[in-house]
Amino acid sequence: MATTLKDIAKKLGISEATVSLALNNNSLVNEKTKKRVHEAAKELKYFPNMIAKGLATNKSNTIGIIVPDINIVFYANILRAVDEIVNRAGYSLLAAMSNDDPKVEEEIIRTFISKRIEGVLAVPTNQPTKFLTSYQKALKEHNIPLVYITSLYTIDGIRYVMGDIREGTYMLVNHLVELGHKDIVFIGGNRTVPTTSLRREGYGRALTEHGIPIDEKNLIECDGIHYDQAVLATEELLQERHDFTAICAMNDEMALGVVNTLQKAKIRVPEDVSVVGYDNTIFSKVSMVGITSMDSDIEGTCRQAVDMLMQVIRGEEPEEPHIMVRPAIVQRQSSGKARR
Amino acid sequence: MATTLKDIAKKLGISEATVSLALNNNSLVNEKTKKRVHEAAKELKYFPNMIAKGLATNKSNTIGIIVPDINIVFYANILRAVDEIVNRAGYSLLAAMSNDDPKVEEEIIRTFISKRIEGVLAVPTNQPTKFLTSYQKALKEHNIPLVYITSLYTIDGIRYVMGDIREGTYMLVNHLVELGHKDIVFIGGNRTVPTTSLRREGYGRALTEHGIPIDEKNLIECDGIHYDQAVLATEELLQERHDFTAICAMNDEMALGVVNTLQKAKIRVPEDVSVVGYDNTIFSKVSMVGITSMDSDIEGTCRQAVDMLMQVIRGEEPEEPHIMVRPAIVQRQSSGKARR
DNA sequence: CTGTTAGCGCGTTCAA
DNA sequence: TTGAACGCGCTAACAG
Repeated sequence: MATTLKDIAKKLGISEATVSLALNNNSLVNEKTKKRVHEAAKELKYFPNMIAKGLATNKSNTIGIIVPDINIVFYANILRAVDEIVNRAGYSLLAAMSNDDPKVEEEIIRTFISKRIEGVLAVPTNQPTKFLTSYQKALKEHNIPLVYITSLYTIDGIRYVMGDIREGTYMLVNHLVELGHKDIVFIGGNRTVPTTSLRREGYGRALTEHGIPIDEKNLIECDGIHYDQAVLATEELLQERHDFTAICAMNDEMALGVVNTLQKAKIRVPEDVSVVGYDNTIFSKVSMVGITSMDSDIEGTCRQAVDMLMQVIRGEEPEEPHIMVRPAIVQRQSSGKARR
Repeated sequence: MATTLKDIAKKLGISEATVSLALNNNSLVNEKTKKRVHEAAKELKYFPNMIAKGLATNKSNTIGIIVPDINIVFYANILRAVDEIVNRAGYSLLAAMSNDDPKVEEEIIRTFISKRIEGVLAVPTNQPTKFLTSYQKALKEHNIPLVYITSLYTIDGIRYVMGDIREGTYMLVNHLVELGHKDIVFIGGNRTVPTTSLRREGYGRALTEHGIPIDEKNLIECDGIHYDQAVLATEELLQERHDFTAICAMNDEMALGVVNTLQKAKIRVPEDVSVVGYDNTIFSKVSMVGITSMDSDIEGTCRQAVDMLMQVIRGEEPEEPHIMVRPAIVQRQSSGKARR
């Protein structure tokens, strides 16, 4: 049996309550007994029982996070950052992955509620979904605050912190235009998903501002947002035409697929075609030519998301429930002057 | 306030105990009342309070896992597999990352114990460490079973399930030898760490069995086991000599670094030099030439580790506390006949 | 400053 | 088949 408050109270001949206060460094109890208590605790190898504490205080000291799939580098980055920040704030993190499966999501929410999670962070899937309502409803009924990371919902009362991918893509395309590029292909996912549509907006604005017309055939829509789909898209593109001088991929993994496919076709990067990615993940580094990318400041994003969540947990209403984090460009070798 | 057993008991005019039994589908309570209880529970949106339950049963229904860093693809793979398996077994998973920092590890263990985790899985760091004792001691004192994943300790009473990397490397080098290779370079990490030393053993055995002498200069030791270190090692290698026909890297990320560096130096893969990796992670796929690798059967490994842990939790002693999981080769384009 | 008491929500006796 | 009573380990309110 583990040693309890009672054990150490008995040993010292004082009451449980005093021991409890002493261990929590409450100023009500005098220094000498505090010291005795701490020593006894160490001696008896006392470990507070958080579940008992949780029952008594009705607080779990835990926050939950839902990510679609931890095997995706970008989500792993988020999880890592959140874990660190949450721990530093004295909370535990309960992580769960949904695999983009609504059934799993529901199960996760049930578990979260049963564990009396104090707040949840959610990184929504990359598919056009309606799960929004299911999350919201169950959590709201139980008064559990929710903050989205890296997504955008304009629905009322939804709090989020996201990287400003529209602005980031704008900056990236701007960078290309300034290098002399006019024929820039954008490779992304389903156009109805915010993560793609926002990037398209940024892409469009950069071109328009420079008086470059937007050509529909430069906007490629893939079935997914991973390496294989980018390879496929690039192969198809190369069969049709070679008149573009740059490719803007929606993330680094896809950019890597683009670079490899181009090089396989003896097209030099960046001499013949420039390529840019997004997120500054490991994929932008493990390429034969380093890939110019955007650092989304994941850490900053997560920090602000956790801060916002903590505010809501404390009962304060955050003054600004929608935060956009400005990214920064990371130049590598894959982007250079336009040919000719 | 969340609805409790009491609420639904009151509503139905029966006792809390009956409700509790009914919700747990205990056969003592008759079907009709069971049904009424379940309906009332749904109606009142009852969610069992796991912390109260935990206190009453003295069980947290949670197991903990420690990984060095979730940003490393291989560990993320493990975490994902374990999460799924543990959930299916009706447990929750509490994940923590140590960053290879003993202080953090200690903190994690404290939290685990305080949360009355029922068992822990640990994926040890890749450095020669002594943390073993600290883990062991604290957990043993609290009677919390521990199973290691993907590591090897020959110390008594330590349970583990690991991929048989010695055998896997043997198979891989064998594969190369059968393709006619004799001058095979091995690129790994610190030789005193089991994950490297075991691979070296497999490498050595494959050569010896074919009567090929082991050349010390073919055994390269890096400061780390990531992309950059592999690039560096390959660059240095190429400055010295070109007499090798194959490179066996200790993991896919390093293999990718090798392939890229070779190609940058206009050395063709596999025509001039064959390359193999290990773990069959995404890195073996996002290369210009797909990298031949070893599938460690992470899922199988994790399943067995969880099974073993569950056995110990139930109080049974696993008949075989040391399990080696046999890997399978995955051939891709990076390995071919030796030149000349 | 310290002790007493009463729950927190649930499972588990033991009676009825 | 059900109900009453108790305890898990801790905190909180109040009393001394």
